[in-house]
Amino acid sequence: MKPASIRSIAREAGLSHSTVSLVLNNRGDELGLRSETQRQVREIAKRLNYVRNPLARGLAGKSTMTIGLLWDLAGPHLSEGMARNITLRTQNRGYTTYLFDCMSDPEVTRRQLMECRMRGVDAVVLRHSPALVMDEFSRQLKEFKAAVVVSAESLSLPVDLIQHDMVAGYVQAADHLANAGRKRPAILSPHGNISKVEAFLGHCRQRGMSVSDQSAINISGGGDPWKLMDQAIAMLTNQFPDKFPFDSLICTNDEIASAALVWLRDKGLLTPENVTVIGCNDAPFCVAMSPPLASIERHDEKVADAIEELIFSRLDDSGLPARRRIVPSQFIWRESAGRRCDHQEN
Amino acid sequence: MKPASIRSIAREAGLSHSTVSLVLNNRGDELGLRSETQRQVREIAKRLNYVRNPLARGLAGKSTMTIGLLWDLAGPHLSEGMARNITLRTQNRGYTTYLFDCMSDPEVTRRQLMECRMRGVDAVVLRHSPALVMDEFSRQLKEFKAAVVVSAESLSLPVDLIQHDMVAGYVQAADHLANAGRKRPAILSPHGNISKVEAFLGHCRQRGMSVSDQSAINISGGGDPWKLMDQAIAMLTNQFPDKFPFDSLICTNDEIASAALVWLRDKGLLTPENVTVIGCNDAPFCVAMSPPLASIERHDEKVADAIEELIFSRLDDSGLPARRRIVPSQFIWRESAGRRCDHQEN
DNA sequence: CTGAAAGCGCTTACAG
DNA sequence: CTGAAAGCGCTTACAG
Repeated sequence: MKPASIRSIAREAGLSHSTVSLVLNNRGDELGLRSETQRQVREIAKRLNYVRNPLARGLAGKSTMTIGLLWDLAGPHLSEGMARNITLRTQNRGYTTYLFDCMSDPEVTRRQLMECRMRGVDAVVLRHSPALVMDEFSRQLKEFKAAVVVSAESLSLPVDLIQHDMVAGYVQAADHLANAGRKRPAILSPHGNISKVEAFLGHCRQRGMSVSDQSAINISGGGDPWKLMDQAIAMLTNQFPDKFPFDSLICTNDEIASAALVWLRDKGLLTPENVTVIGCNDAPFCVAMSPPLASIERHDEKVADAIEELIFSRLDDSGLPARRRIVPSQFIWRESAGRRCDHQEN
Repeated sequence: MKPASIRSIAREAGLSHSTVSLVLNNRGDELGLRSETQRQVREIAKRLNYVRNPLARGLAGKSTMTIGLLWDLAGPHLSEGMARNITLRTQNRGYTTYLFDCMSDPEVTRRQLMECRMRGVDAVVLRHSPALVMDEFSRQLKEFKAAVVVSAESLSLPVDLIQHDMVAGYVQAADHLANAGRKRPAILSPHGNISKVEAFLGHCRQRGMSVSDQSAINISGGGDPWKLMDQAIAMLTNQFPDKFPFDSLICTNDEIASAALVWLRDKGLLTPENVTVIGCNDAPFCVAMSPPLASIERHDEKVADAIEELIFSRLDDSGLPARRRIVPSQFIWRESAGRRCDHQEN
């Protein structure tokens, strides 16, 4: 059976379909339509289970009530929860979400933004990654009523921006290690995490620790945690066949850190006594490692909150200036990080 | 700037817009349009970066090139990877994905299916959960050109169905435990996993193990792994203040299992010597636990493959009968499960 | 071989 | 206060 249309309501009510449309868009009072007429229209609409056709509405130039989410779903930033966090928030407001895996590919991203445009999407959320030259995209983004870019770095763009500052937690971790008297830090990360690596090692150096070229241990491979763990082990084994010259190791995700924990143990090194280990993302399993794995909490829900706020405030008021929100990550101490210093709190 | 339309192409080519539409829908040859005309239309379309408006196309009754994905994104079935697995597969075929969090709520699900209908979605994928009475939905599902239901149980429905058989792995696990000489199994799970609990304990009993009412340990709480871990610990502590009367414990996810591992250790019990532990979902961190955590692999990519196959084959040929695919889970042996028996292979 | 016309369901000036 | 008309971009009989 065909869904009810504005015409079927009009027929039932003995009105023209334009009157029905006006009422259903809450413009009845503004145009001074009799309140009895309005009540009746709404009642019939409800009785007929009327839902307006978003395709037709969009074609007529009005909102399609949709949000486009462009994210590198396999990315190193554990996008997992994000799709849910955002979908839930937007669907609570009556919007529907398009999910795109932009794969950090500029060409794919461009095409998907065009797709969003053609589909009359009200707002887009775009996860930035270094591969995307944003200047080029900001023009495209401005075609939407609202657009939010989520980035790890501090970009300067004429659109609403959320800086998901992962570096913050690494700096806190470096501070902790300095306070705990560690001297020789290393960081184990997949290629392409330059900003974290530099921030961490830079801060370690600043705090008087001994940092060398060797301190940055790179592993290759994409977002697949299984592969990353294998390659982390392989890299460590290959690079440090005899002595492991560091007293602290931080890893850019918890899986890699857990693999490192095993590797160190097999090598006869104690954590945290000989080498402290810190992960990143604060996955639930951290507390169950032996020893419990210190980590860096991303605060993804805060990012989702900020996305929601930025998008819907702008859909409400298109005159707002470009805004910026910062969501810092946070070091979470656990035993694997070594002695806890008194002035630390989480 | 406005995107190119079929009219702008027609103007450029000196044709009527209907001719352009025909060519662009590859009906040129069928209608015997001059090939030179066709070539020219396509060339202009490309030059103008023409992308057809899916809203208009949908309104005119043709495919909108969209797929609706309804899933309980917080659900106990670790939906995380699924959204990506499916999005990637559909977008490779030129389709765009709507993501809905149906929250296992019948009312929400019903509304979202209606939403899909209004949006002219070509196909829907619906994750079944016990709260959804499917008979009621199968009518709604038949309104779509293609619909796939993914369920843990074996449903009988007149639509394409994927049975993601999680029980299979539990049965294999029970077999393993029997072969390893274990006598007193327990299963730790959130409420609502009755089918797994019954299948596991039933099979244990069949294999001669000693199963009592106590063997099923229930914990409350939703899909949040943090809370589940806390509650698992609380429940174990509360229920077994003195002696833990089992020699094997299987858990319905790896996080719970990792918490149990810690609880047992704190209690002075050795894994696997005193109590074997088995998780579920085969998360990457399993290999890094001490001892390495046996688990049950879900084979989510196989589910995604089956979804892709079922949907697109039906969009190609609507005459196909209702089909059924089974994707069984699989027990993955690791040390926490105790002695490995010779005839086992993974 | 090609174009004029109607229609998909909705919105919004505009005319009464 | 309310209706007839045009338009959003596309598709498809139908008439030449």
